Amino acid sequence: MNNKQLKLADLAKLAGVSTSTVSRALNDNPLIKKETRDKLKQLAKQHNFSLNTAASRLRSQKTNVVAVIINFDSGTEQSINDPFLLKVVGEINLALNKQGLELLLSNSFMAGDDWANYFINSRRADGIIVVGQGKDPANIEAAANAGVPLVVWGDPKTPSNYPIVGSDNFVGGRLATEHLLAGGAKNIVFLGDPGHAEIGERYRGYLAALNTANAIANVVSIDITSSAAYHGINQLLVAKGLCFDGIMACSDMVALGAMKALKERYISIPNDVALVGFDDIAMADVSHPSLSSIKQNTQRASVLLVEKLLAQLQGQSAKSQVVEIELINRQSSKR
Amino acid sequence: MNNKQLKLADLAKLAGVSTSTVSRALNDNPLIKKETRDKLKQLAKQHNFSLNTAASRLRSQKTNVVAVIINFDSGTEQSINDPFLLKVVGEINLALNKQGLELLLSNSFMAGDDWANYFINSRRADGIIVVGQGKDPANIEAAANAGVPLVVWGDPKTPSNYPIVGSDNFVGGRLATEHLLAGGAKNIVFLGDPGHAEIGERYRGYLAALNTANAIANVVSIDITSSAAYHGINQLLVAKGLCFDGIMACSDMVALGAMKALKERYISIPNDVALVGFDDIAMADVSHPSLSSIKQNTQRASVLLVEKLLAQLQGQSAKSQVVEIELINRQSSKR
DNA sequence: TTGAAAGCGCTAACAA
DNA sequence: TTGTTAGCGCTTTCAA
Repeated sequence: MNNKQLKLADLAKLAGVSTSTVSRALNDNPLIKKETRDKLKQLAKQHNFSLNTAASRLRSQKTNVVAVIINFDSGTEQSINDPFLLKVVGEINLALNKQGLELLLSNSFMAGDDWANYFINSRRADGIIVVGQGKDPANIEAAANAGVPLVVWGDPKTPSNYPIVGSDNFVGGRLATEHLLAGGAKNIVFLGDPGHAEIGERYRGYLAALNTANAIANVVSIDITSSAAYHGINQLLVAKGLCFDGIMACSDMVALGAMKALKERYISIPNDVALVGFDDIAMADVSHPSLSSIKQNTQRASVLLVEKLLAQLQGQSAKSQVVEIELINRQSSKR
Repeated sequence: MNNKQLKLADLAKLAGVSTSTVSRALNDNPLIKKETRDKLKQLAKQHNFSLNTAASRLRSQKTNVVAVIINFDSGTEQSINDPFLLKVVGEINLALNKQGLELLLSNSFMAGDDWANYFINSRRADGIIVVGQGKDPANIEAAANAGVPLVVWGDPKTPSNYPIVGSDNFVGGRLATEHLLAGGAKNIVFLGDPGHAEIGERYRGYLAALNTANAIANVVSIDITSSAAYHGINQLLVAKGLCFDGIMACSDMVALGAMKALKERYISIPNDVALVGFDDIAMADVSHPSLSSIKQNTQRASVLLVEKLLAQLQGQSAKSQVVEIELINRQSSKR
């Protein structure tokens, strides 16, 4: 590294042109002759020069940064450690990078309640991607109402004044349940908290499938963690014995917790109890028996989230959108 | 949102004080009387005012941003989807937030080769935390040599001109292997690639333990993924039959892949083959049998990483440091 | 196709 | 304890 950090003006002097020319060249402005542009870019590289982003952000009123907020429910352990949420963050990172945008990672705790202020007024970011609706959409709504460019990963069917991208959770819940029914299950437990937006839709899909088959619903409402699932199923077994032959779990982590409880009691999967999860995380394939699951297309969703955010940044409006969903049939539900 | 975005000068006018007073008050400068400070802060809140970070960064030459780079090996699938790396990122996020720092997430792909330039010269961040040494430390070294404030999660024993924080991988490998030996295992396979810095240390710990016990080493070198482990163990079984009675896996994901291969062939865990993983990810507890593992203290490590980075930012130097490690004994290795 | 110059909003040195 | 003021490094309008 040189003794002194170069600035735009220095580079301009070196090249014998004006600062505006260098600025334009480095920003690929077609006003500048291609030849000049290339020459200046090369000079910049040679001298290890980089534009000062603070200065350009100040001047251009644009950051090219997107804040990503992991909006987990406080009081629950589902959080920064949830493999699925993290996978989504990873995919969003890729999608943003492809558009030349950077990712400022945040949890709702850091940003406080006033996202609009914290991220946007302060020019930390141009827009926000919220991962997870949480139980209480008040913060999101407030930000959207304040005019913040904002998109959400969640259940697209939720009425909202901001675009939500996510899976068709209703269909997912229905598919999983129909699959269990087709395998011969008669008493299918729904394992998860229907009060949560996305899970609520999955639950309604479950109910719809049961209804068609004249089967009876049975909910074990738990937090979205594997240990809650483990304890939930254990308690159910202790209280009522093996009163079910199928489980539709609201997530794979939950399904795996349930699986553990079953295996410990030598309840055979899928023979005694068939099991379907949701998310298709890496572990679904590795577990034994491997876990059937509803696969969400997080990659496609991430691209859409970024597209819709960009649309808003350009003053266009964007609508909620559903992405495809798919049943991955593995051992835990084969008959 | 108001029709016009307030700036510091507007707020100063509203309050009837100078801009410097407001600036100092909002930055909690003790020069300003506490009473005035509180009054101005409240006024700011009332008017939904936030300092323009671009402007303050430009002026103060400081971003309060730390770039976190996930430095996975290209060509390998271990990456943004690895639960352990992501857990580390999550912990780092928390540790940074506690110091009022923000986290710019990046993968090595986005930043390109010239980190110093991309993050530091461009004033995107004040410093860098690299998660994972990767197989080739050249990039990191170059950045460190260029004077970039930099810390790395990795193997602290690696000779380096930058501080590395991580577990005592040697002891971890030794502990795991000794535990398997104590359980009666005679032929323990090391499952992982010793060419990777951290894993290499684990391997040497494994060798040390074997050596003391006069046992023979047997390495199955694979990528750090569960599917590679699954195939690796399958191949070994096909080629040589059940020629081992213990596996020391270089990560939990790898251990779980191996476990799946064993279960599919009805090889009993831990009776026929005992198994210890590394990392203690959430799945270790959920799997069946539950997976014994070496737990790394990622929380402590994250705090240290941030501390050492801050030290460098303040012109002090910082040394590599080892964090404690612990064997979590579960079913996969009980006798 | 390029240059001159103003100014983005803040902080901190200096003055009071 | 507070105010005045210069200037951080860039982009962009206007002029040539």
